[in-house]
Amino acid sequence: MIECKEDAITSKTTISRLPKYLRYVKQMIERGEENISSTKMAEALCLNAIQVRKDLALISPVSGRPKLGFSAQELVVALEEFLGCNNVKDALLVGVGGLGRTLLSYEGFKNYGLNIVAAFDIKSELMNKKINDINIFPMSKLSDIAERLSIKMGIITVPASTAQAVADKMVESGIMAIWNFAPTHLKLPDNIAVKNEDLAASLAVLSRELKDALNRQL
Amino acid sequence: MIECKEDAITSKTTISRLPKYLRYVKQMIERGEENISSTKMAEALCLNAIQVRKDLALISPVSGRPKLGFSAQELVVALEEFLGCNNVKDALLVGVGGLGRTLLSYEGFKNYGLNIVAAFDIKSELMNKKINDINIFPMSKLSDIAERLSIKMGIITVPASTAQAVADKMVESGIMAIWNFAPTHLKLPDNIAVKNEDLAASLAVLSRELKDALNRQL
DNA sequence: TAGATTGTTAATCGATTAACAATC
DNA sequence: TAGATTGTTAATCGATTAACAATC
Repeated sequence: MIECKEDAITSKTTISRLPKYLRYVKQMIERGEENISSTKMAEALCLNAIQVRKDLALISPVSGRPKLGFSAQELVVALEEFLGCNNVKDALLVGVGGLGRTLLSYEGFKNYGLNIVAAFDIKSELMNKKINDINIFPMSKLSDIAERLSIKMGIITVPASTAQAVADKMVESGIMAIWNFAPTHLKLPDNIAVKNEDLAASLAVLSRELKDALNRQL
Repeated sequence: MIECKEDAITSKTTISRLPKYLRYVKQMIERGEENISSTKMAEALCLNAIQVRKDLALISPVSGRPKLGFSAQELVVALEEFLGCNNVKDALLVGVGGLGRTLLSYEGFKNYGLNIVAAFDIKSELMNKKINDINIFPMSKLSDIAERLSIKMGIITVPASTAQAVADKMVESGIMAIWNFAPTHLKLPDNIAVKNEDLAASLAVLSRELKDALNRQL
């Protein structure tokens, strides 16, 4: 077990870059590289090299070696440790529509320690079915299952109109972190962690950049 | 046509908040409200009221009235105008898997002016099929269709391994903005706008907050 | 009038970037 | 040695927040 500055507060911006580093380092390992230069990694990911080194220094006690860079293997271990990739986090998902199914079927989350153990919906025709080996239950079972399995993370993929009610039910059932894909702001107690996946926000930024790019062409 | 400071550079952080404002204002209109106070909107969205007023000042020439707030109707018009909601942007999508289907079926993008006009995939069994009335074509038709319809935006929902090749093909075909859902960094010319939807990054941030929240409980 | 609200100017805060010495 | 690279300290930059006057 590597001891790193895990308890220090690391900014969200730093944390959100870590999966990119992890992907890059794994790719380089596949190509047979044994060392990773922060300079090259930064260039490949369109980031600043100093920023990369600062991020790595924050999450890992391993230092890079001048001229060589960082040990790829040590970096993978440090990144996975910090991101909790090997520390399985059970989650439940509510809303088995198109997006819910996609997330249930997506295998990539396993790499980051996320394990969806149960799904919930109101549609009776979905009951007793499975998606990607995950059972679908009626909403009435949510509290029971969440409490029994001590599930701390909930994923919301219901329409905006019911998202708040679902979130409230999750919190009542002991959920402490909510990943919200519904296009609505959730009002929750301060001690609950919430991450909103706001596609409209992304689209707004991209549309504006497109507009700027087209204007520059003129 | 309202003349606002559209040509001024507005920061990404500001732009990404605008859809939240728009949703809130629309909600209030549904409830019969005619005026929107920045103070109340900020509180409802867990934002700072000064920030809200600054954002609104940037995108709209309409000023709020002391004691009353902003005209809800005028705000909707200004937000939709700035976000280009009524200015239809045609897009194509590549990768008709689970996520691709979900996006093709999602009606919410219409509110923001996004119109997916064609989908592409390599699987021959998908050809000549439609999803949500959108035709699926083979990859070989991409350039032709993109150029003929002057499509400027592309959505990538293929696996990481093929995303770069798809992106390159899009750029060759005149696409200027790419919304990338594949978990990989794309290397593209500077003049191309790219927005990466990085779920691993979101999950990393949420997992860390959950960890902190659980530690605080001890 | 009193009180809620706006909008501007200044201060703070945090993240990014630059400069540069240290190292292999 | 020369050159690439790291890591630290300082400077810059941009976004957020505070203070407060203006307004209805």
